[in-house]
Amino acid sequence: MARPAKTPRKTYHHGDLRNALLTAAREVLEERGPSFLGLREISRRVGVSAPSAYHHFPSRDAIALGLAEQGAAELAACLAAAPPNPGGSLLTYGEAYIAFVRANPALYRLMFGEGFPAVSEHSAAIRALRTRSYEIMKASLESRLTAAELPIAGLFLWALVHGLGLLLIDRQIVRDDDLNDVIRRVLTLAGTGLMRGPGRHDGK
Amino acid sequence: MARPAKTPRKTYHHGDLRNALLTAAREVLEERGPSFLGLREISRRVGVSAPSAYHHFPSRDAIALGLAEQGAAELAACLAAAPPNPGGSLLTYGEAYIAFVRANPALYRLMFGEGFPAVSEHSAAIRALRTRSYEIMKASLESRLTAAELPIAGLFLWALVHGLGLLLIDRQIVRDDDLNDVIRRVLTLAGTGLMRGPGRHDGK
DNA sequence: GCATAATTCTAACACTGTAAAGATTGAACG
DNA sequence: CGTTCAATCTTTACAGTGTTAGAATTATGC
Repeated sequence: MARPAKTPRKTYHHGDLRNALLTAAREVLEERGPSFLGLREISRRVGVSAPSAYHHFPSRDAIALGLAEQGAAELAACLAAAPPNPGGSLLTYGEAYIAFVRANPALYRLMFGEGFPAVSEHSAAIRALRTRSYEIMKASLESRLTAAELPIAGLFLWALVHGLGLLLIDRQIVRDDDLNDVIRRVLTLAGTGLMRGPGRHDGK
Repeated sequence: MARPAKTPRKTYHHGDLRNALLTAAREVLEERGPSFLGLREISRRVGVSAPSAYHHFPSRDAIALGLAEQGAAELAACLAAAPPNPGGSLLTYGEAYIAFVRANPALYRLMFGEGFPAVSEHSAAIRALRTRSYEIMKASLESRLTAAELPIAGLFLWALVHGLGLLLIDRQIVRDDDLNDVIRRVLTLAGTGLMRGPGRHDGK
């Protein structure tokens, strides 16, 4: 039985079907998980037949790709809006990054190609979007590192928050303490490495 | 033994269909990617009808879960077999971890639930398997950290190699340098953090 | 008002995972 | 040895998917 849309529309033409499909897709993604993100399920929510989506997206994976773009933009916006804290910018940006991952777990995994070949195929476009977060975090380190050290340090920070966020949403981190405390301590530990700079560790 | 996939088999009973399905599934996974990991494609390779798999696995996702278990065991074995290098154990284990990820990209993503609900559903079992790698890496830090610092430091290392490995197989790290050099420098940078210990006076 | 283009629809195709029930076999027991 | 039994593999079938083709409907420009 097809569950009708919330409000059956009056006009034959929907008017803004593309965005309606995207928001419905996002609802499905967060509520029921990525395996339920089907074209028929999405269009059923909008109150529209499945093939009608093909006038706005070339395939189902393209909808997922649209969601991924949306997520990448939001993540970059979250980081850009993080309160500038010159003393502990690493902690600030790291916490903001991980907060986004925890708030949008399914979307974040979608951004990195989970289950949707198109996301990793057209990666040329989406890689650039994902990189924006890296750029922002890297820029936050400019004040205390040399230009030569910056790329590796930024990559270090990105890999850390990427892995930590994914381990968190996979419930792979189980501790009695508050998880926020764990995050803060891991980021602080990383900070002690960045403070010294990425030079070789001499056997001093 | 695994009967050759292409040659039609002599006996009506296969003999070792369960393992044959697993190895065929692994081939499909690495050759064509996770989206091609279908029950019919797997059984076609083995030379068997699709429903015959249901005598050895309760569902298609169960096959994927079997692959994930296999991968987790192999990763732990890789780490356990890493050459013990007391001076730079962090670099040794980190490189071994990332080498496994790069050698089995699709399998590694499968281990962390990509596209297969069952992997994240029965996570109680698979979480323990994934944790074994963390335990091994954590143990490698015992010599230079206190017991209190160990969990956070191990988590820090795990998150770092997890994120770094995933960024690598997502081709998200593009640099002119040799990638192995990038990995080594990131891990060295992490090492300078661990040398100091998490937040307090110098360890050692 | 009318032609035309842009939407949405229904019908249908090839494919998937899975269930049910029949065919084939190896093994246990007389 | 033959018979029986349980295990295994098979065909058949069903509901569901993404997608295509073409017909129906509506909005738009003259």
